[in-house]
Amino acid sequence: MQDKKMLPKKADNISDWYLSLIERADLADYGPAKGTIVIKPYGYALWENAVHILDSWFKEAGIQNAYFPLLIPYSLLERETSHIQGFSPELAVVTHAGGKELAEPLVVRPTSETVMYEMFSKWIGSHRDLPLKINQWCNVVRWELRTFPFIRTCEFLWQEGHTAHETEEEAMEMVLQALDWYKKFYEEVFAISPYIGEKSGSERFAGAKRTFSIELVMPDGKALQGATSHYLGQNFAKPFNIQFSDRQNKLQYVHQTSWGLSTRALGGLIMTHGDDNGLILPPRIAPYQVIIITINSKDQQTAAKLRAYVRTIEDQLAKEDIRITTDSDNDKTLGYRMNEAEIKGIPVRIVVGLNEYDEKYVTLSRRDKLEEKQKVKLNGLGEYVRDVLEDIQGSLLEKSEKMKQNLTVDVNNFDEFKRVMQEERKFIRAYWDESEVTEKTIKEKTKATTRVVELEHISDTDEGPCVYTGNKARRKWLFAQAY
RNA sequence: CGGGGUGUAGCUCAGAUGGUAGAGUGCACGGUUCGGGACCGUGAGGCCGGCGGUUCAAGUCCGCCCACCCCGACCA
Repeated sequence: MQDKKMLPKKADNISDWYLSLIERADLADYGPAKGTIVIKPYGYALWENAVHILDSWFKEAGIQNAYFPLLIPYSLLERETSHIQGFSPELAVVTHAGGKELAEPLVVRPTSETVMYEMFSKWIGSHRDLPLKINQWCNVVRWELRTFPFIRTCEFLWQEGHTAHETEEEAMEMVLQALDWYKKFYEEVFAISPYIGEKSGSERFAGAKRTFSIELVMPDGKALQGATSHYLGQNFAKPFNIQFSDRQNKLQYVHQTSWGLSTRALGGLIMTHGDDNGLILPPRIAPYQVIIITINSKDQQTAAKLRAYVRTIEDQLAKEDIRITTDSDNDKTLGYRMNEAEIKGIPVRIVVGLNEYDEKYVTLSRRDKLEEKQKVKLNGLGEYVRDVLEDIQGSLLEKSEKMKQNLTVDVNNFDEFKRVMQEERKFIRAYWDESEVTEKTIKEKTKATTRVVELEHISDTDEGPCVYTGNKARRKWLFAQAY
C-alpha cells in the first residue's frame, strides 16, 4: 500500500513503484504522443551531468562532436542489408512534406550509421584522414510497441560515437576503449556494477561484426542493456564506399566502430538505487548533492539569524565545490520538506534551526542511511561533507555489486535453469553450445535470452556440457530476461 | 496484430436497479501552526474519451469508433 509519500513499495510491484517515483520525483511526464516522455528539469539535470562527464572523456581522447541530419533518405538506410532488416520494423517514415507526397520517403533516424558514413566516404581519401573520430549527442526515434519511461521510449536521447580506422586492431582498440568508458561511467558515476561482455550473433547490432555491451542487473532480476560498443568491420565501408589510399598507395576499406549510451541509463539509475522513500542519487550525478533545510520561524530575529547561518554553511560547502540547494519554505512543515528531499534522492540533508545556530553545528543525515542523524561542527563542514559524499558514492557501488552477485547464479542443468527463471528470476551463468537454435529454444521455454559472454570468459577453453543440449560448450554465458 | 482491462476535477477514484456531478489529495486566498507529510474557513476547477441510438430524461442502457494501460511477438 501507500505511505505518506504516496509511493507504492518497491518490493510489492517494482513497475508501479518506478512509474510513481518518476512522477513524484519530478523526473518526467508523459508526452502527448504515444510512447513519448517529457524529461522535466530535474530529470534533465541528471542527463546533463552525464553528458558533461562522458563528453569530457571523449574529448580527451580526441573525439570530435558534430551534428548530422535527423532525416535520412530511405535508400541510404537500405544500403547495408542487415542494417535495414534490423531496423525496418521500428522506423518512423516521413512520406509527406510541404503538402505534397515526397518522391522518396525520409526516415527519422533510428541511429546514424548511414547518414554519417555517406559523409565519411566523402571526407576520407587518405590514411592521413584517419582515424576519423566523431561523436554526436542527439535524439533518435524507434517505433517501439511497448514503451516504458526512460527504459524504452519511442524517442530517446543518446550519444553515438562513430570512428573509422586503417586497421582492424586499431578499430578494436577503439571498441574496447568506448566499452571501458561506459564501464567507468556506470561504476564511478552511477555507482552501478554492471556485467560487461560480448553479445551472441542473434543479439548483435544490425550490421555489426561484433557487439559488446554493458548489462545492468535490475533489482527484479531482469537485464537492462546499458550501453553498446560495436565493431563494424568493413560491413558499412563497402556499401558506403569508404576507402582510403594506404601508405603503399593501395586503396583499402576502413575499419569502423560505433558506440552509444542513451537516456535509458537513467532508468537503470532510478531502479538500481531507489527505495520506498524515493530516489537515491549517487553524489557524482546528483543535481544537488546537499540540501539545507531551515526550521521555520515566525520570529523575524530568529529567521534573520538562520538566514545568516545558512549563508555561512553555503560558503563552507562552496569551498569544496559542492552543489547545494536551500529550502526555507515557510509554508510547508519540516516533515513535508524532508520527505520531498528524500523523494528527490538528494544525497545529504542538513537541517538547521535555533539549536544548531546556538551551538554552531548542523544536523546531517545521508539519504542512503536515513535512520542515522549526526551533529557536525560548522568548522570544517565542507571537508566533512566532501568525505561523506565520497563515502555514499562508494557504498552505493558496493551495494550494487552485492545485488549483482545475489541476483546471479551458476546453473548446470536445464531443470534448474527453468526453476530459477520461474521462481526466482535471476541472471544465470551457464554453458551454452552457441547454437542459435538452442538459444531460441531456451528463450521460448524460459523467457531468458543470452545477455553476454563476460569479457573475462571470452577466451575460455574449459569445456562443459551445454545447459540445454548437453553438447560440448566452450564458454559460460549470462542469460536473463530482458527489459 | 492476438488476449485482458480502463476512460468521470491536475492526480487517485466513488457515482446499485436511468432523474441532470461527488470524495480524498493537489491548487488559490485568509488565519492558527511548524524539530518527521498540521488544522480551520473560503474558493476556483468537469462538453463524465468521441459519434450515433433507445428514452419525457443517459455518466449510467445499446451500437460503432478512439485513446491509454497490462500480458505476448519487436527492442538502446
